[in-house]
Amino acid sequence: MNQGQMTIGRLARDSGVGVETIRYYQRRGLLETPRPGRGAYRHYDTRHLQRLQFIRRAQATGFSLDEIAGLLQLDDLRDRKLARARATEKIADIEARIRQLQTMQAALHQMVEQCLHGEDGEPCPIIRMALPETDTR
Amino acid sequence: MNQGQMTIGRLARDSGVGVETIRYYQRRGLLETPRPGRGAYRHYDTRHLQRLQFIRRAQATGFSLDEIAGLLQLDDLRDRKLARARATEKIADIEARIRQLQTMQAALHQMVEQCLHGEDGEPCPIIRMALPETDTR
DNA sequence: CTAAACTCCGTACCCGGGTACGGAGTCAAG
DNA sequence: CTTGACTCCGTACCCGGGTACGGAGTTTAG
Repeated sequence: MNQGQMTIGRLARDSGVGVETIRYYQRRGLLETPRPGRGAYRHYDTRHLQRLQFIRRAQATGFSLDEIAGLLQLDDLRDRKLARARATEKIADIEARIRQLQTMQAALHQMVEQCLHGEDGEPCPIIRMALPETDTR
Repeated sequence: MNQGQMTIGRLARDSGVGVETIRYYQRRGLLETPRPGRGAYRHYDTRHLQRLQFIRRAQATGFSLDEIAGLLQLDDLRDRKLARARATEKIADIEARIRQLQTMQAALHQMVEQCLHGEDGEPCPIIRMALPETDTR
C-alpha cells in the first residue's frame, strides 16, 4: 500500500492525535479535509501528518489554536513580507515568555535557599517571594 | 482608615483581580475567606493581597490553579524538606518549558531565513520546519 | 435618614480545547 | 458474501478558568 495514502485512523496513530481531535482541527480550519476520491473514505498523506505534528508542537510551546491557524495561513500566503512580520512578532512573544519563566525559576530557587536557612517549624515564605512585576498580559 | 484592612472591592482594585475571581479563588481553596469580625463584611489585609499577586504571576508563568494551590500549601507546610522537594520539581518543569520555547523560537527564526531566501509567490515553508521532537507532556 | 455604592451568596452561563456517543455506511480478509 | 474493524457525521458532553446575574442585606456620605 502506498505510504503516502492513509485513512484517518492511520493518520491518528502515526501522529499521536486522536481521530476525534483530527476532525475537530478540520472543523477549526487547521487541517484540510480531503475530498474522498474513488470511495467513501477520505485519504491523507504526509502533508497532513506534518501539519498535525506542527500543530502539536506549536501547542506544546504555548500557542492557541487560533494562533496556530494564523501561523499555518502564513504558509499559504503569497505575501512573504507579512509572513515574516507575523513570525517576528511570535518570536518576540516567545522571548517574553521565556523571561517570565526565568523570573519564576529564580524566585523558586530563592525560596529553596530561604527554606534551607530557616528553622523547621516556620513556614516557607513562598508567597512573600520577590517576584518582579512581570508583564501579565 | 487602616491600610491593612480592606473590603473585597478594594482588594480587587489593588490586586487587579476581579471580585468574582477572588471569590472563585476562595472556592478553589487558593485564598482564605476571612470570617467577618464585627459587621457583615469580610476584611482583607496585605497577606491576601500578596497571595493574589503571587497567584497571578504564577499563572502568567504557566502554572495551573491546582499547581498554584500546591505551591501555596507548601507555605503552610511544617515539613520544609517536602517544600523544597516540590519547589525543585517545579524548577525542573520550568527548565523543560524554557527549552521547548527556545526550540520553537529557533524554528521560527529558521522560517524567517527560508522566507528571505525564497522567491515571492512560493509558499513559506513553516509547516515543514524542523522542529525537533520535544517532550509533549 | 435616606440613597448610592458596596457585599454576600447562589446559580447560571461563557470560552477554549477537546472527548464521547451513536447510527449508518464502507472496506477488506477469510 | 459475510463479519468485524473502520469511517462519517451530527450532536452532546466534559474540564479549566473564569464572568454574569440577581435579590437581599450592609455601610457610609451627605
